[in-house]
Amino acid sequence: MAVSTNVTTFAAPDYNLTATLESGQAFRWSRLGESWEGVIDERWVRLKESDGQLTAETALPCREWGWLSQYLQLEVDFGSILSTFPPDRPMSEAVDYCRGLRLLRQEPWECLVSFILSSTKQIVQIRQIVRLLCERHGNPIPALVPGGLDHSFPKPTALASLSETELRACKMGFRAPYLLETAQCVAKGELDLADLGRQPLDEARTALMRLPGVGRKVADCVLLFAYGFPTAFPVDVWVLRALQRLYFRGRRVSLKRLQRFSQEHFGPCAGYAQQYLFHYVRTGQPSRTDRPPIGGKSKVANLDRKSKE
DNA sequence: CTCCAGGCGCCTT
DNA sequence: AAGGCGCATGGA
Repeated sequence: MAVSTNVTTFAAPDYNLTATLESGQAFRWSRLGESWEGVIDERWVRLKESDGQLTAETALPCREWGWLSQYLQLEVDFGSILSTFPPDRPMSEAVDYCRGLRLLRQEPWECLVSFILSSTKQIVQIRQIVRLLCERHGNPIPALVPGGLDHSFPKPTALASLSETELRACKMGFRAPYLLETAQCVAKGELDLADLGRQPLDEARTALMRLPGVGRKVADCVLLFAYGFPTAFPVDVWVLRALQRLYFRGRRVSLKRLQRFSQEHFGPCAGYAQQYLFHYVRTGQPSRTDRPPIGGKSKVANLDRKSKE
């Protein structure tokens, strides 16, 4: 029989926990010294990496740790993913910079909300909004912190029952009506998030993009970070600049063409490759001044507008 | 002060 | 189809 414990250790070779938790795919992790603290579903957990091992400590005892192994995707064969990356200079530099960066497998609702809130926000701001949302509208859960409590991510029904004013009080600005309508849609069962993972990528993406505040980019983040569709390829401003600079001689390229290029060039784990490039160009090149490659504007036409069906 | 941030929706041509 | 702009909020 399994025994309940508060601590366990996993063998995790080729796992770069810091790069993974700092790479902008999840927004509830905080570094304290050598440790990372966060909440997965209803469990508070502290993680630490050392010598190819991950140590986890929870606030409440656990009989089994599959929930954590699943979240961290510890069973994934990292080498087989690396072997699919194209052997070009940009990809090699990105892998050298953050080798062991992994994709998490997040809870779909939390992931969807987080990325609805992400538009035109810096990561530090997204984290702040999500923190407020959880503190004010999530359930209190035991945590190994001063005060002893943290909060779970608020369920669809909890957010659907709020007013737009209450959401705006969490600093999310014009995203509040998007989130409210999406929460009401999910709470009423008009969209079954659990079912999306059983659908083909294109159908799941179309379903997500019917939600207000969810365009191609946000949909692909959810498809990649929550459902694990390996070819979902979110193109944000960072990835746009990186692809244009590294693969198109700094020339502007339409979003549609970039998406076709991403599938052809990066292959069956294109989403993984995207995360390496994103983390590399966003944090790994201090010389970059965050400017578009050539001549002023970096915006590209939105070629993926929703069809009314 | 201005500019812009892991975009989206809606409006013009 | 393709491009432009406003939308809150806060930090540089």
